[in-house]
Amino acid sequence: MSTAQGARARARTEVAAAIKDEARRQLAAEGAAKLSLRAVARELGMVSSALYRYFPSRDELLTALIIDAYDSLGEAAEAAYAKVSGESPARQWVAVCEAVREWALARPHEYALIYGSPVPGYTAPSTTVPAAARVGLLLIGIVRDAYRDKGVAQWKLPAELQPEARRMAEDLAPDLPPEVVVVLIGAWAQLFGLVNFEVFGQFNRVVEDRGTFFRHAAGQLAHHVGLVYPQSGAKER
Amino acid sequence: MSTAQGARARARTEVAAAIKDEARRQLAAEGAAKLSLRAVARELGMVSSALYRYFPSRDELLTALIIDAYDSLGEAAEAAYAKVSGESPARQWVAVCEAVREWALARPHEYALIYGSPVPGYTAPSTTVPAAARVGLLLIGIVRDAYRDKGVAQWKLPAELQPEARRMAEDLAPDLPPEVVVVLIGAWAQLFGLVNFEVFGQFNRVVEDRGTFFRHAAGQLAHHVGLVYPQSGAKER
DNA sequence: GCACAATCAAGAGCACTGCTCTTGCTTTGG
DNA sequence: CCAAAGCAAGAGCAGTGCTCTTGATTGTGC
Repeated sequence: MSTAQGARARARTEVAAAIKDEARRQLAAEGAAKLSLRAVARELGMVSSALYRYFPSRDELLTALIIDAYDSLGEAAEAAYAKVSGESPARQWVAVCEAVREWALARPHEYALIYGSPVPGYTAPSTTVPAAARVGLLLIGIVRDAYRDKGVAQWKLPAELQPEARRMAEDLAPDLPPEVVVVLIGAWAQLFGLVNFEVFGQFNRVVEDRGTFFRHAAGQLAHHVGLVYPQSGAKER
Repeated sequence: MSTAQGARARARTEVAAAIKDEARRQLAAEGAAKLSLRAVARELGMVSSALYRYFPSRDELLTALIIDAYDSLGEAAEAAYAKVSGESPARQWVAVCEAVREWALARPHEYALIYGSPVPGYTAPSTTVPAAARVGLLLIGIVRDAYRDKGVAQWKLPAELQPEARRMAEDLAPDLPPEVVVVLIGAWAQLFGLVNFEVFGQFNRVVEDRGTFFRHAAGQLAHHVGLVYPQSGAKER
């Protein structure tokens, strides 16, 4: 049968998917630290040693979950972008930021897996790099379109930063001026600073209406990278 | 003897300190996840059960380390502030930011303990709150002084954010205008976004000269909260 | 000064973890 | 059709957090 081997392979990927699903369930329920291979196997009605045929170690399972999480976040961000692709760049930017925030708030433990502190002992394998870049590339794309369209506001860079800025621009977006790329990378990191503080509870007893606060902060970031933000307003005094 | 009970108490705090020191050593070496009570006890030449007389659980030990880490970071930030207290507010701001960054880079695992994802299963006990606030209060103080001195630039707030802004200002800094407090809190979170990305490796293969990049980004944050940053330059185009 | 009470270290033990190795059974491909 | 590969299961090892019990040491009120 031509499906013979296919059946094996299919069964294999199905079991692997079931393992990941159950692991994700436990991750959402108890956090990465309490994710137990034995508990996953138990819940799936198999013995723990059988599970090692699908994932060679606990860390490899976690790595698979990390990649999936990056992809899921990337998809959420891209879906949000698709919905507002006709609007102004600043609105696109804010929409993507809000999508990241909402994704993170809905799955704090999965978010912690990718943007919290790196888990157990491991160092992120290079497999995760492409998936991890998706949100960043999306933000770059928004600014690139705006820049191609009618340009963006730019900051002057101090001389000491210019070589590094040129390096970054060459690697990430050769069609954008270094001045823009620098603030873009900064805004990228700062966006996740905002999300981190909210997800990890640092805003408890500090910010109450976190939704509008975040929308405003994301708008400020858009303005900072040079996108014209409606009602952002100039500084006074 | 008057030192009799004192001797007991002193011995107790000494042993507790030794436990924390050894735990910190293992934390720095292997990370929070691999910190083991038994290994700490082993290294200290005692049996694991004896350790439970000093810390009722592993999580309590970690909590103690968290508080110490917050305090250590707070001290580092305040020391950096003290060294530049005569200079401009923007320079003070940047100095404190850089102190935070350097502290974090020197002790990534301790940093992860407080600003990474919350560890194992716990929720941060309220004991940590005062220690956690030190860096934030320091930053607020810098802006407050600048404001009292000659005022700071302010953003206009959208109407929807104004109630929340007033709330935050009332709680955190009644003597500052809500417009300033809002951007201040945002900048606070964004600062740790920058540090997080660097410490946790998100800048690998993206930013090379991270020191000057960070200094510039911190300067931009200072400018954003309204402090006049030397050579920050206005936007073009 | 002494007995009582509190404090402490130590050991044994429980339930759990990640992981390995060996034993058999089923499926697959030549 | 038969050897080879894939797979589940079980036993077992070393390690973990934590509890309970047993003795010894220490500090304090009578």
